[in-house]
Amino acid sequence: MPTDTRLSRMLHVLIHMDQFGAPVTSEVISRMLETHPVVVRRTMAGLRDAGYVTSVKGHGGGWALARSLDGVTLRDIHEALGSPTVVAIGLAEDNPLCRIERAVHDALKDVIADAEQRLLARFGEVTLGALSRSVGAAVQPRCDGASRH
Amino acid sequence: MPTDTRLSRMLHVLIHMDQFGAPVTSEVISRMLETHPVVVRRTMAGLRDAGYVTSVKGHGGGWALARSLDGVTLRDIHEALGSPTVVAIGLAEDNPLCRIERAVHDALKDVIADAEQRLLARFGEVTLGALSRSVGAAVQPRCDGASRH
DNA sequence: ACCTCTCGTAACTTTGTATGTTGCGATAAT
DNA sequence: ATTATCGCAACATACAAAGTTACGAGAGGT
Repeated sequence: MPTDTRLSRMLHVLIHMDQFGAPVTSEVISRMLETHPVVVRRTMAGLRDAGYVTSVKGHGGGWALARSLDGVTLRDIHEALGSPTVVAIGLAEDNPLCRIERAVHDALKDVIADAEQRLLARFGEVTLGALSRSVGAAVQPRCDGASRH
Repeated sequence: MPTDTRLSRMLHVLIHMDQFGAPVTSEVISRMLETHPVVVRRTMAGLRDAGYVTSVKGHGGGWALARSLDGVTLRDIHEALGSPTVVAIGLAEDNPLCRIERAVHDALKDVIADAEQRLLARFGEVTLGALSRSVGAAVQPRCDGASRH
C-alpha cells in the first residue's frame, strides 16, 4: 500500500493559509505540495464539506479558512478526509469459523485497535492553531520548496 | 492499500501446525487459509528463512515447525515477514525544505512512531505458545471452515 | 457580450502493494 | 517411471492513493 499522505498535506496547506491570510488558488497550493491542482481540489473537498475551508469559484476565487484553526485538531482533519485506515495490518476474515483463527483475531484486534485509538487520541490533542504558532510567522504564501518549479 | 493480512494468516497456520504436530502441505494450508498454495509458499518463505519452520520437498514433504512456539512472539513473526508498514498514514516528503512542512512532519512523526512502537511492543509480549494453549486442543489439521471447499 | 480565471467533477491513467494464478524445474518417496 | 511436493519466475488481479485530461459552471474584468 502506498502510504496515505493526505493528512500531512492538508495540515501543511492549512497552516500556510492561516499564516498567509488571503485566499489561495488550487494552482498555488499544488505548487506548495508538489502535486496537481485537481488533487488539491479533490482532497480539500472533504475539508470544505466539514466546514474548515471555503472555496470560491471564478476570477479572484480560491481557498480560504472558514474558521480559526484554534479549535481544530489533527483528528478533525483526519475525519474530514473520511477517516482513512490508520493501521495497515489487518485480519484475514471478519467472522472466522475456525477456533484458532478466532483466537488469533481476538489477539490482533485488541492490539490494532489500541494502537489506532492511541494515535487518534493524540491527534485529538494537537490543534492546528498551536501547530501554526509553533512555526513562527512565515510571510510567504508558498513554501521555500515551491521555487524548485 | 488493501490491508496486509499476512501476519494474521501466519499466526493462524502456525498454531494449527503446533496443535497438529505432523508436517502439512502448502495445499492443505491453502485450504485452511482459503488461498492459493503458491501464496502459502511465498509467505512462509520468510518464516523458513527466519528459522521458525522447515520445508521439505518431494513426496511426503511439507511444512513443519522448526522449534517450539513458546519463545516466539507475534513481533518475531511480523519481522520474519519483512517488518511491513504498520501505520498507513505517512509523510508527504522525507526532508521538507519548508519550515511549516517540517513542523507538521515533526508533529505527525512522533505520534505515528509512538503508535507503531506501542503496537510492536505489545506484539512482543504475546508468544504463539501462549496463544496456542489459549485455544484448547484442536485435533484437526484443518479449520472448521476448510470443509467449505 | 466576451474573455479569462477559477472551482467541480467525471473519467481515465499511473503507481505501489498484497494477492491470486500458471508454468516449469528440482527433489524425493513409491 | 510416476507421483507428490516445494521453489520460483512471470504474469494477472484487486484496490487505494495519486496524477492527468477534459469539460462544465460560476464570477470578475474588459
